[in-house]
Amino acid sequence: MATGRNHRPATRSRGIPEATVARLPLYLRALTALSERSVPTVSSEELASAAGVNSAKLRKDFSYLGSYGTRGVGYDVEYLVYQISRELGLTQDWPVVIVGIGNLGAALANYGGFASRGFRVAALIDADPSMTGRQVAGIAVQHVDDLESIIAANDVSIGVITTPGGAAQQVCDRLVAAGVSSILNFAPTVLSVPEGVDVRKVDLSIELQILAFHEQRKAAEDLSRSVSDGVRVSRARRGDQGPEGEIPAVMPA
Amino acid sequence: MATGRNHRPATRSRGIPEATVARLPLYLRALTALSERSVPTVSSEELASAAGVNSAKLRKDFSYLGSYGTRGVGYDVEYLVYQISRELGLTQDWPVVIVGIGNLGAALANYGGFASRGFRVAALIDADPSMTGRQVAGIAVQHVDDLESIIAANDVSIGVITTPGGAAQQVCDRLVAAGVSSILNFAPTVLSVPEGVDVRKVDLSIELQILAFHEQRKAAEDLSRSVSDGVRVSRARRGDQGPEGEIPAVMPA
DNA sequence: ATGCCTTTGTGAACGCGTGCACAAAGATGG
DNA sequence: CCATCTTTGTGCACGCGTTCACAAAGGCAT
Ligand SMILES: NC(=O)c1ccc[n+]([C@@H]2O[C@H](COP(=O)([O-])OP(=O)(O)OC[C@H]3O[C@@H](n4cnc5c(N)ncnc54)[C@H](O)[C@@H]3O)[C@@H](O)[C@H]2O)c1
Ligand SMILES: NC(=O)c1ccc[n+]([C@@H]2O[C@H](COP(=O)([O-])OP(=O)(O)OC[C@H]3O[C@@H](n4cnc5c(N)ncnc54)[C@H](O)[C@@H]3O)[C@@H](O)[C@H]2O)c1
Repeated sequence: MATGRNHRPATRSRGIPEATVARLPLYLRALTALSERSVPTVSSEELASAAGVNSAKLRKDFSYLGSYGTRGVGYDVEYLVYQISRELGLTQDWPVVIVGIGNLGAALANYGGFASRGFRVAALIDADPSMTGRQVAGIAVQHVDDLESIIAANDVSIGVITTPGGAAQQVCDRLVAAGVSSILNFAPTVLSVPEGVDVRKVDLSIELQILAFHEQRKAAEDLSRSVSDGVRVSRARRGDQGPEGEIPAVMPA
Repeated sequence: MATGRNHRPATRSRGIPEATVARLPLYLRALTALSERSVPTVSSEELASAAGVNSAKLRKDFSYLGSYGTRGVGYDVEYLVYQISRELGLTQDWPVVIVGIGNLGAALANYGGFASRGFRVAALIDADPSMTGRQVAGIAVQHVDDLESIIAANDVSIGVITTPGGAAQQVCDRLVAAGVSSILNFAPTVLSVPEGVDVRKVDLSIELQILAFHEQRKAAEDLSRSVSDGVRVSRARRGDQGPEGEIPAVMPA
């Protein structure tokens, strides 16, 4: 690593590609596992395999952070854990609020892995008065009326929205007005936010639909292959009405 | 192109870019909302705005499905809903199993939006004997010992994994062996699956870390700006311990 | 020291996704 | 039937991300 003679800290923050940022947590997880097994160093090949990526990609990703490897040896696990943590901003504490403590919100609040990486559930917020004061995961739920003061008091900059879709934009607006600038949205809603606010969405329904698309395609392939092979496939493709599944594609009047 | 009399429906299934597939559910959601309001047609501009994308991108996306718009008018809402649904494979029923009925698994089972798009929770599976037989969301939890027969009996091809990370690979292997070929994984584990099996992962922890990265970057910017402006920023940046070593992200000379 | 062997770091080529900009299609009104 | 106006569908250029392939770096044994 750090041959010292490494003039510039190399490619600095501003230059890290988004795709790389998205993979850093993956590397970090794999490295943490190695660290717990007291493995001192790891090669790009091994680590890449553990993280489920291509080793060239991993090396390039790391090259954006600096020159932290040793040729012929690999990467120092502890050092890399530290560097990635720092790059991701995990060396500091991030208070998080969850808004909408229903099924999902409660599950998230109870989620242990949450706190493990510097994220701390600072408050739980819900609009239902009967929820107010109730303990969820050892934290008292507070009413949404106090949202602004809760955000301010806890210096929160990351908010998680798990309200129904209809309330999401409104909650989002209040969070942003109160100073939150990063939002993780579980509601099936396209949030609009001012410049400078980051939104990431997690959408179960979309994920399933993407899987369904590929599943359908695989099934269609199996089907056509089985026709020529005379083989029976287990999962019959009903649904696609029409015997040969091709597209009618008839524009309606 | 698309002179109507085009024999083949143009760019067929095989040709739909992955990025487009990932956006189709978004369009579908926006279109469904329009449909419920009985809006007959919609322009690419309006729909794009509702879906939160660029209108050129939307038009290009739709062009992969065929030529379904009318110049000077826009797209027929109902027709497009149907076409996209069919393309995504939502005109058929997709039985889904959830494995690991803890906090998250139970929340998913209770999730209404699940069934709304052709996905049906066919079974809930858990390893804890004390869960077996318990009703969750009106469905009896079954024991993981019976996983194979449950998959077969319900002709399931999509599985959702919400077990702890340690059990995920093992559960995955059994699902795949039993015939599941699409998996939605919520456990913080890199699953390895044979060719032909699709895995999508949802990882809360990764999403938060990505947000933290950008949050940190924004904070650093604010900080350096406030230094020159003499302005105080609300959220103090502690955490980056040590006045020394750190790269101040100010892009040193 | 020297040479060998392993593994990094990166230049270069390529492919995918995005967005611009516009010609053509079609509706609509006269 | 023609002119005008709207909006689609897409050719094109560009930038990002991925992957290959290899020279250089460094450890290690002799
Ligand atoms: N449960 C899931 O597995 C799941 C999966 C994917 C997406 N989602 C989405 O996540 C969201 C929550 O799902 P859920 O199953 O937990 O729903 P839920 O109805 O159980 O919980 C919603 C909670 O939000 C609260 N709420 C409503 N309006 C509010 C407001 N204006 N301010 C603050 N709180 C408010 C309600 O009191 C309720 O406690 C929904 O948008 C749903 O579509 C849920
Ligand atoms: N709860 C969250 O908000 C959340 C968020 C992100 C990720 N996750 C991940 O989702 C997973 C589940 O989280 P959770 O909070 O629901 O955990 P949990 O402990 O509440 O539930 C896990 C369930 O899986 C069952 N299980 C264990 N081994 C099994 C096996 N081999 N086969 C079948 N079932 C088995 C357990 O009996 C338990 O009911 C974890 O991997 C967690 O890291 C959870």
